[in-house]
Amino acid sequence: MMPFFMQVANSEVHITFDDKEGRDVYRHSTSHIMAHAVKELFPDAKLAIGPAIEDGFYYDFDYHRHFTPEDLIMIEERMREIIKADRPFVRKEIDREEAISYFKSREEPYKIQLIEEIKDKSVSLYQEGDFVDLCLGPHIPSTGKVKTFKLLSVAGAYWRGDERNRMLQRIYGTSFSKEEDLEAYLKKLEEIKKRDHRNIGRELGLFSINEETGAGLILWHPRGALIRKTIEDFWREEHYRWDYDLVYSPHIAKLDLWKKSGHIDFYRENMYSPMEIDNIDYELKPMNCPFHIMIYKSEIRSYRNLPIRYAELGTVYRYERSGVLHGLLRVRGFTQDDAHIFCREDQLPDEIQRVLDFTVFVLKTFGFHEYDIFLSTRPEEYVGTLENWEKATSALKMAIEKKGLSYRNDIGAGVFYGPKIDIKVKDAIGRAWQCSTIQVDFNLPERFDITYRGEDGKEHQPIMIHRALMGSLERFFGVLIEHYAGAFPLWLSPVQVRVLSITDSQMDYARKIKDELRSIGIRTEADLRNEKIGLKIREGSIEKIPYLLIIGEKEKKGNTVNVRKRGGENLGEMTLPEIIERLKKEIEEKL
RNA sequence: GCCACCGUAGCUCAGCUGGCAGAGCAGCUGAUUUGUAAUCAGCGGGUCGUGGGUUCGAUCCCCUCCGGUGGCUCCA
Repeated sequence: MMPFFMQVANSEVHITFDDKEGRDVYRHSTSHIMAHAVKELFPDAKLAIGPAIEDGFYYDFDYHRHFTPEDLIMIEERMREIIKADRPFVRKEIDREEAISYFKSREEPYKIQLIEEIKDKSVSLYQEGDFVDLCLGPHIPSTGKVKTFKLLSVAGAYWRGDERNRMLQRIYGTSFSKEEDLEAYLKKLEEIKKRDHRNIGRELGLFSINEETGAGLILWHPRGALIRKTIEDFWREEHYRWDYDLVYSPHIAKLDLWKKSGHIDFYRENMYSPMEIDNIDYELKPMNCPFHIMIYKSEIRSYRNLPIRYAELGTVYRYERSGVLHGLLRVRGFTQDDAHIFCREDQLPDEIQRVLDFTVFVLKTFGFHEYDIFLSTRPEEYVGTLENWEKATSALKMAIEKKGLSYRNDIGAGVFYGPKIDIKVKDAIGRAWQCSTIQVDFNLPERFDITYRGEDGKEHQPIMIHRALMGSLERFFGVLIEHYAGAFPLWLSPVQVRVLSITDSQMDYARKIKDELRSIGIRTEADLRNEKIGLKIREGSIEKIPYLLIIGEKEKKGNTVNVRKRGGENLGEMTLPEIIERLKKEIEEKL
């Protein structure tokens, strides 16, 4: 086929791979090269779109059969040829109609659809060799500039991201300006695999999901349960300290309650079918809020009582489509570390500030020091007055700014009932996970007609804040596992200390050490098996136990223990009081 | 839910075009009494995810369902 354009682009803007714009251009160009290769190998494949993404790029194709891993290898080979040819990327502005007829001749229906939605008179095309694509650009000067790339996977994706549309095939890949950067990236993917909470969870005996029990339902094994208990204890203590009242509520409630709350109208697709009890329909709860509201409504409230803060580790059940379930991170039954704050309008800014302070305190305790914060503003469909939205949004904004945190606006992403702050924590290898959320609610106080008696003797409506610090215990636990790669800090470790005997003759002494540590609440086990010390250390290390206390004849005689920390650091001989002091301090400081 | 791939022992995985199901680790038994990441030997263990179909014969081919993985959409 003849080249469509013959001219070289006018000017070049200097960009490098080091800044995001440069990287995106580079990878976007790589995606063009991939599409070119695909069209050469599979001329009937129809082009959709192919942008740069966070760590690479993709391109969507419509093709009558699916692409196989072998196809990807062939595509990579062809791409290398295109790169080697080092052909320039050429930009050309052409008339919209002309572009449509061009893509008609090329039989590219998706491109035509895209152009039809562009209102401008002309559109830009980019050409490289005989491959022409509708594209805003910019691009790298020529194909040869791509130094290294790799195609990673192929997956289904709906045209325009709408599930009513046809499903296309998306090929994912990435490219870098240096070979070693690609290798580092692939290494990071390996690291992510190694940290996968589903594997670590099984290896360390933390939790399981059983096909016979049901998808998305978590079984907490003893060690996982111990970690959960530690988290819960911490959570309850801190909530007490931060002036919350702890409450409990049932797992089911009458369907009518959910009608009144609006969940049946707005949340039905996430709720399970009702169950009938004495001719009345009941629903498994997807949220805790209506219960807390009923507690609020159980007596007359005065402005003097506010704010009222009800907190509950509330277990909820939500229907999630089968394809989205994922280990602990996306499940069908989970426990939210939920709270609802009822306050006066004038208290709103302070309350939000307090919640944010509390959130950051809790996240820091679990080793999360960096966050991506999003302020979600009013969506198109909403309840409440514009004035209230304005007040609530600025209260949220003020709280973040006062705390000196940076954030991004997520315009129109608020819930219909109010604006919110979402916090994503960054884990040890820089990945962001959505956990905390702080939401203002104008809807439920209205629907349930909750009030307080004001200073003026009149009835007023309180404002309600929903908040979760960890989000859900399941997801948070999953994130923690990946964050620590299973090597939990001492205070969270299910087994904090293991005493290892070298031979049978230290059995009694080893037992005594274990019992003494246990008696002061340090989670301790003893490995008294008739095995070599090397094996016991190996197993203790694999189980990621923070402290191994090794006991042989020398220690027994000297009334000491030999301390080996997780990771292999040898602290040598210590007396029992010495090691206890060290352990206590480390647990206390939650390091 | 949708697209693709996958499901063999507790775990990780072999099993060529259909012909009696394998390894390593783990487990159990015995020997060994051991000094900072694997002592040696022996033994047991699978309706090959489920149900159906094709076939003389199915772990292998076809269909259904269940479960998982990577994405899409959605989300704590």
